[in-house]
Amino acid sequence: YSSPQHNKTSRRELLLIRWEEERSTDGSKWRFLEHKGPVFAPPYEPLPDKVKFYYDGKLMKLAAPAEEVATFFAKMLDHEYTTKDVFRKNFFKDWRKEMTSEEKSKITDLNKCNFAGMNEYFKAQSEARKQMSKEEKQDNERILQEYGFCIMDNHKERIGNFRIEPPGLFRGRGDHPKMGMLKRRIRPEDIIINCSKDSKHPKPPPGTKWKEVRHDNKVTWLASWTENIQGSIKYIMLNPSSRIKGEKDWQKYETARRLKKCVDRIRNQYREDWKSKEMRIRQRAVALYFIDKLALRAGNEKEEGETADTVGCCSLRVEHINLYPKLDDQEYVVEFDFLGKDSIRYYNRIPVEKRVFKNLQLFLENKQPGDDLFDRLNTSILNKHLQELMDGLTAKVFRTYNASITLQQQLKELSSDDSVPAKILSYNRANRAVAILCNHQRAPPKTFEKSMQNLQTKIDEKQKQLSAARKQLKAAKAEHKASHDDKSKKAVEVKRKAVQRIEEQLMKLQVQATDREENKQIALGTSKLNYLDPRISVAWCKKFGIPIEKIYNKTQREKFAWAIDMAEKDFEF
DNA sequence: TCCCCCACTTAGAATGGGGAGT
DNA sequence: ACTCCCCATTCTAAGTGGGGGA
Repeated sequence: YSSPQHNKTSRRELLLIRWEEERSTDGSKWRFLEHKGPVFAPPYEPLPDKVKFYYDGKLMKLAAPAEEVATFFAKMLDHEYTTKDVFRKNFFKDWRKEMTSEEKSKITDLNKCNFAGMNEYFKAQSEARKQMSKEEKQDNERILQEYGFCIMDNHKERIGNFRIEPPGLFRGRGDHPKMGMLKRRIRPEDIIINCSKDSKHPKPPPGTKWKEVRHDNKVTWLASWTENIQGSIKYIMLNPSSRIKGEKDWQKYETARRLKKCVDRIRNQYREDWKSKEMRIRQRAVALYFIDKLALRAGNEKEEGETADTVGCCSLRVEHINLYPKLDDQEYVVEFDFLGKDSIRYYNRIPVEKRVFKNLQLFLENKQPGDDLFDRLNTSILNKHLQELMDGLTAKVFRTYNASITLQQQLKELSSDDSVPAKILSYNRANRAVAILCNHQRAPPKTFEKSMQNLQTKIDEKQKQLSAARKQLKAAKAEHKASHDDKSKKAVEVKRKAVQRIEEQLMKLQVQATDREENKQIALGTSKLNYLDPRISVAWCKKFGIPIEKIYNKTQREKFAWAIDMAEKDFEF
C-alpha cells in the first residue's frame, strides 16, 4: 500500500485483464500447484482410569474403539441434540458397531448409560487447556505456517481448511434423519491428493499411503475424501483471499451486473409468459417471478429420507403456500410458509398481481398438500431457459443481483451530511434490508436476553443521571436568576453542557439497543460475504471518506482486496 | 430425459481470543 | 489481574448447477 494510488489501480487493472485472459482459454485453473497435504486429527487417547462410565449403575471399562465413540456423545451431553430420539437412535446403532461382542451383549439400552463422568472430565480438560493456551497457540501457529499455505502459480496462497475433519457425531440441521450417526475417522488411505506433476508431492504420514495422487489442473482443490454419512466428497480448497477465489467472486458480480442491463426485458418476458397457453411456461414464469421478487433459491430436488425436508422455489409443494383473495385491506395475497436451506423457516405474505394469483389457483387444482406446486418445472428446465435469456444466467444470479442493487439503492438514499457513526448505522440498516430480503436468520444468541438487560440497565442509569443533571441545571438557573453574577452564569453553562453530553450518551445507548434488537434474529454476515458486490461498499466509503475498516474487518478486507483496489468513488453496480 | 457424480458457493453454529470494564 | 462479553474465526453442512453416461 505504499505505492501511489494510480500505480496501485493500474496494477490491479492489469491483473484483472490478466485474470480475464487466462480464464478464456482451456478451462485449466492453474499451471503449478505445490502443498504439504492435509493435517490429520490427532489419534484417539484412551481415557485415564479415574474417568468412570456406568452402565445400569455398574462401573464398566470400555475398550478403546467403543470408548472413543462414547466420548463423542459424552462431550455433547449439554446439547439439545442428545435429547432427540433420532439422534439417540442413530448414535446407539453406530456405537454398537464399535463394541466388542461382550460390550455389545451388555450394553443394550442407551438410557442406562451414564456418561456424566466423561462429560465432567472433558469440561475440566477444556478448562485446563485455557490455562496453558500459550503453548498451544504457538503449536497452532507452527502448523499453520507449515501446512496452511500452498504455492499456486508463483504465489504463496492461504489454504482455507487444511485440517481434516475429526471423527465425531454427525450434526445435521433441522429434522435430519441421519443426525447422531458416526462420522468416521479419515485416514491417509482415504485421501486423494491433487498437485502438479513437477511439484514436491506431499508425503503421507510415516507408514501410510495416499489413496491416490493426481494432477488435475481443471479443478481447484488440493485434496479430497469421501465422507461416510451422505457419501459426498469433501475438499480442501484455498482461502477466500486467494486469486482463484477472488477471481471467481469478481466474475459472479460481473454476471449480476450483466443481468442488471437486461432485467427489464426478462421481467417483461415472464409477465408475458404468465398468459401462455402452455402450463409449463406459465409455471416457469411464475417461479421466476418469485425468484426475482422474493430472492428465493432455485430449489433442486433432494433425495427423500436422506436429508431434512427443505425446499426452494422449484420444489415448493402445495402445502407451502396459502392463497387469500382478500386479506385485511389487500387483494391477491400469497402466504409462504416453508423450511429453506439449513431448515430456516421462510414466512412471508405478499400481495401479487391478479394474473399470478389466478395462475397459482390453476396450479393448485386437483392436487394434494404433498404435491409439487410446479409439477412441470425443475431447476434444470428453469436454468436452461435462463441461459437462453442471457449468457451465464442462472437462478442464483437473481439473488446476487437483487441483493446488490438493493444495497446500492439504499445507500444512494442516505443523506450525505450525517456524521460518520450515523452513516455506519445507516449502512448497517441497508445491510439488514438485504439480509431480510435473503431471509438470512440466526438463532438469537444464547446471551441475548441478558445482554439486552445489561444494556437496559445502562440506559436506566443514564436516564437517572440525566434527570439529576437536569435538576442541577434548573437549580443553577434559579441561582443565576437570583444573583445575576458571572459565576452563576458560568455554572449554568457547565450544567447545560453536562445535560447535553448525557443526552447524547443516552441517545447512543438507545440507538445501540434498537440496532441490537433489530438484529436479534438476523444474520448480516452472509449477505455481506456472498451477495453484496464489495465495490458498492468500497465506492461508498471512498465517496464519504469513511475508513474501510469501519465496514470490513481484517478477513473481509483480505477477501475483498480486489474490490478495495479496483473501485473508485463513482463505481456503479 | 433422467440420474448420478462432481466441484464449487453459501450457510448458520460453535469456538476462541482479545478488549472493555471492574 | 480477572471476568465477561462480543466479535472474528473456524467448522462443516447444505445448497447450486454443470456434465456425462445410461
